[in-house]
Amino acid sequence: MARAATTSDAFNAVAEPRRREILNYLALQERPVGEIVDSLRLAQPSVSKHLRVLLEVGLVNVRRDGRQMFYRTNAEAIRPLHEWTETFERYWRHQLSRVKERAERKSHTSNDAGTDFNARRKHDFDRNKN
Amino acid sequence: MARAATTSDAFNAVAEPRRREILNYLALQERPVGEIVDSLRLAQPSVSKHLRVLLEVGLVNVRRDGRQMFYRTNAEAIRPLHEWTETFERYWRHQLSRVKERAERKSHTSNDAGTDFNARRKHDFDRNKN
DNA sequence: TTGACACATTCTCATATAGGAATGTATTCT
DNA sequence: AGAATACATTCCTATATGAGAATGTGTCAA
Repeated sequence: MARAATTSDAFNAVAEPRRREILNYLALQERPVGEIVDSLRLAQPSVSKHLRVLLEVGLVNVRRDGRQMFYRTNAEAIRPLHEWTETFERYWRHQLSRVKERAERKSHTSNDAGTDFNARRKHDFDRNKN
Repeated sequence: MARAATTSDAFNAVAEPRRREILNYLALQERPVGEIVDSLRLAQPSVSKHLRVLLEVGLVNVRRDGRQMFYRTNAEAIRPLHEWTETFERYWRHQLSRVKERAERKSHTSNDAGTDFNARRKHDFDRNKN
């Protein structure tokens, strides 16, 4: 199987940086496509395609007025993402204090090489990311 | 250009449903790969590959103990997502009341067909999603 | 040293982009 | 009607999956 469609849900739709920019831009007030193109400096077909994706997953609404299409962010559709991330809030609050503790211990004790696997992996990634 | 790599940032990494499940599972406590495989009913290579992606973007940490690799969610890396979605919280609070108002007006006035573009688009999507 | 165990990586393949260019379509204006 | 305007869609292509199968690698036990 390949990667899930960008239109499969809000998580996939929002993975694209430009779509997030568009959502930010359309949160305050509705805007015609042309203004999005000008403000975000994107090609018109590109914007139309991104809007199509956002529309399919319900992240934006449209309204036609003459030749213009006014799009607007439907914040409600972002709630699921917010709620999913929210379940981790209590964890990073806990981890924060733990990280601080570890940092203090490190500055007082000798290094304990062998247990810290992350540093090594992190390095390998950077090596592959030329 | 193709879609951005899943390893490009937390947004892309989290777009995959199984990876979200894994993060949920590893939030409470660290677990060896084998337990993830058993609990989430996924193939072992699949889990290893997902963990690799999560590790690259810093969403999990690893620790080796003998032959086992203990993974754990690094909640801190989810914060950016939380903060991005958070900026929309005030909007859905406002929209909530507005939607209610509209619903009430609709039940009192005659239908204003022509302005509601969303319904039509929504229908077209469903037609294409067979 | 050999075998078993726990994971990680590689290979193949079907599929889905995202951008750029070109073209299609709906609406308004003259 | 014909032209212009504002968007949407299609075509093309390079690229990146995610799943399944097979294989590689590091560690411990006998």
